[in-house]
Amino acid sequence: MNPISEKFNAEDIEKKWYDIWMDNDLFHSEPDSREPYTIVIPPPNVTGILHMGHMLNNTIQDVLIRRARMEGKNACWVPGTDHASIATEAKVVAKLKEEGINKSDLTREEFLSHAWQWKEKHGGIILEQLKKLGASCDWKRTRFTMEEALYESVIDVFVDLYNKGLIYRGVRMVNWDPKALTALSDEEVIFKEQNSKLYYLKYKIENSEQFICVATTRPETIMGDTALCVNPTDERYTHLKEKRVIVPIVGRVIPIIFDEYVDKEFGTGALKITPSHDINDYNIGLKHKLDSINIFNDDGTLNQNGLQYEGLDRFVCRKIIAKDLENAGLMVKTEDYINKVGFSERTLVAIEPKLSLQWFLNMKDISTKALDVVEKDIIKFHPPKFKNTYRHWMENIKDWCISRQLWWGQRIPAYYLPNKEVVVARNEKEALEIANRKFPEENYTINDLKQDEDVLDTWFSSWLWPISVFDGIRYPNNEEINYYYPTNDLITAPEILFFWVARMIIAGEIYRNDIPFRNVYLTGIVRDKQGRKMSKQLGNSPDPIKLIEQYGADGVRVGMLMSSPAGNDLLFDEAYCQQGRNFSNKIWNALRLVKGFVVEDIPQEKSSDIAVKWINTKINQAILSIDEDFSKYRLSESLITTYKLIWDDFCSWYLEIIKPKYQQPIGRKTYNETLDIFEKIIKILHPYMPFISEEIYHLLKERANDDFIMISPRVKYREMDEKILEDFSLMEEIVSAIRLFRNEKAIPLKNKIEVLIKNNEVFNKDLSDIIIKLCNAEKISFIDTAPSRTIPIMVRTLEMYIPLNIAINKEEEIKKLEEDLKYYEGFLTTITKKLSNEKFVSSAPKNIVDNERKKLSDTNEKISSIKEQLSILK
RNA sequence: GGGAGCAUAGCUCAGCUGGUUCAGAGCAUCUGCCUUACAAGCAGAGGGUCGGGGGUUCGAAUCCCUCUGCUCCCACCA
Repeated sequence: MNPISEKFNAEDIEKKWYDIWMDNDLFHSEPDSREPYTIVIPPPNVTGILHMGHMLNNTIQDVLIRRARMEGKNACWVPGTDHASIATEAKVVAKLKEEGINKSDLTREEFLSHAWQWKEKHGGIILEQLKKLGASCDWKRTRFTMEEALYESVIDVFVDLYNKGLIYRGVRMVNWDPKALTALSDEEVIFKEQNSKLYYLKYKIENSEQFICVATTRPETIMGDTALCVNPTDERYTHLKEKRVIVPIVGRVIPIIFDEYVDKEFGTGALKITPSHDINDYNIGLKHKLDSINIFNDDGTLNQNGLQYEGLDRFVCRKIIAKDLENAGLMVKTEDYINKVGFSERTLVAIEPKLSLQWFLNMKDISTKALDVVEKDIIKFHPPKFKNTYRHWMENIKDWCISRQLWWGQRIPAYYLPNKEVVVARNEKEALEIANRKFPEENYTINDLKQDEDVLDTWFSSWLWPISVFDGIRYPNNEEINYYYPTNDLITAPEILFFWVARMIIAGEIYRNDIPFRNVYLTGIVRDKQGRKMSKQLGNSPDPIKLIEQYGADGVRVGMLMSSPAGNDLLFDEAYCQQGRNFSNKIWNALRLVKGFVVEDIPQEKSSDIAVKWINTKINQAILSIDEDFSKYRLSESLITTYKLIWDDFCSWYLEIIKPKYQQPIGRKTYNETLDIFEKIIKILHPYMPFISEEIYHLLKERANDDFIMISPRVKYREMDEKILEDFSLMEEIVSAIRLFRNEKAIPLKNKIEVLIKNNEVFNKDLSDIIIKLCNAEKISFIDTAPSRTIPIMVRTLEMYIPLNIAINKEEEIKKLEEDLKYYEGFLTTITKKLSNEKFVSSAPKNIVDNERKKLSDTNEKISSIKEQLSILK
């Protein structure tokens, strides 16, 4: 009776072991004397649900952390979530809307209480999903970027940077949604191609009867014009230096300025400048010190600067003003024109660029070292190509706009006094103290302070994550931060290299004077089979939880890893998961075979003995290759090595050799060795497939319930001496001989045949079992001289012969040999040619030439052997 | 417009500073097998002028130039 169940039930086993691991506190880490190995999770959006990108990313992190744990390091994977102000606020607003509540009807406090309720309800989902994947995060350390301690850290940092003079207020063009009456981030703006018109307007030159013609898509903004701009190299306009023009309809006189920005080819080569309503115009305005006239109200209607058009909607105004210009004879023509216009993702109205006061962080002064550590490979990028991207960005770094016109987030700790002065402090109390110190005569009270309405960009809390999860901002010298920081590996997507990775490096320099992590592993984007990015809109993303139910967590993990070399996009196909599941099944069946053996105290067969030595060497070699792969973060390749070790070497060769004949017992020594070998390979497997490996670990040797593979020491590579290698190559010879034997198509495998082996000191009767089993031979006869009328199989020292009388297809055999002969003769000419080339012999290194000479003699030998075989056959 | 990268078997990719571990792996395909762990399996096979062209070299998938096709990031289109 086989004690192992016929089917591998992934779901039950996964749940069982995850619970037991948790109950035994195996994921938890505390500082101790061991070397730490730390990963901080890229915190997913608190209201998000698991998608394929998370699956890939977290599988990789779990593999790394589990491997480190087995290496005996103090492995700590800190999980947590990000408050994601824009995304979460949008979700809360939408949910309130469903209930008939408008955000604008609520106070800030009321809204935040709704947001927190939402967070409590949906916040944990994604972390629960990670558990299903097998993620061995230290859940006791779960952090949230809006929790009190992290909130305070953010505020501390803001105050600190402000006091250092790095944070300032400045004017910036924001994406204004005239319907929602809020600013939007760039991510919330959808650019769409729009059929619009290009209007050619005539501006009269002051004190002249001449006009200059300007092309614009927005004639309604002429009320905001403060200059007309042409390219200084544009010969059509050089005579207009120092001249001024009259804005049509408005009648205001504005200067003509010259700037390289203007494209001579576009329109008429003349551009009207409206600094209040276009970012480029704004920049030109700054450069040339132009006035700025705002002509819009917040809702997109024209204000008093819109003159007679005041109160009209911007698009209504455009039509009317176009007509008026035409009537006044100031419109030369209109052309159809396709341009890109930004729309609000939420309200679908066209975005209005609007100037507003925002908070900025000066990045130039604090980023030099952050570039340096990457350039010098103190922080390594995998794959390294992202260094270029990083360098380019760092060298052109711009100040960071850190304020957002939202409520869900860390509120900017800036307080405005009645006299318009601003005070930045950690809280109202401190702000008041500062205010009264600065203006002692005023005697301000709390009520005189008006806190800034805006919150900070979500990245302004994320950039502190590797420090703040260990409370290293508030307590820079605490035991935890000193122990766990810098972390080891960061696994994230290249899209957020600048938003997040670069800024963490900068924050690390400022607040720890150290790098935040040593390696950055950049994963690819998970795409569907057609290469499209997976997205909710397309509905092309499979539900990861359903995949886990279908293929098992181990299967899905294998599926993700198999096809995701670092930095390459992964075209996701469920077939990968299926491959993973099949692999689970294969391993499970290997266990069933082994546990089904009848064990008796009989002497070990020589064939088993050599197989044990062989597989141990194979394992050792695999470890070497896997270690190498890990050092280069080539997880995918390391898994394939493991896969081949288990499926091919262990199952197809080793188990087939040691497997006793039907209903025969196995020797105790071989059995025990097999258990040890099995245990070794599942230890290698554990980081990739934690559940099945833990289950087998316990079933193999009836391990106690407090003995776990996940905290067992990893199998290490051992140097191999000559004796080991000798045994190994002997077995390798047998393997090649068997392969060659099986290649002989003429012999149907079903027919039992006799195999002849030439006796020598190595190949004796002890090894005949292997050949009998794996060649499905009837019997083996040892002979002293090579017989005629046989098909020889020669592998170095092993000479094996298949009697010709059972070779059914003689013609095919001859044909094959003749093809071989042709190939080798061709090969021979190539080598001969090469060796007779004097330049080759004189300039190529000696070992290469020697090798060619060796090839020459080997090939000659091969050819004569084939010829001999042919003559026998014929 | 600025920057980065890719092109090798039907698919996804390895192939380091040029030379037998140089044309490889996994999957897929095809051919035999229900062989007593596993048909989610076993055994075997086929398949590529390494995107096109040119150059350097005794020798190029590998280095250089060029063309073509694709991808990503940033900025922007009056």
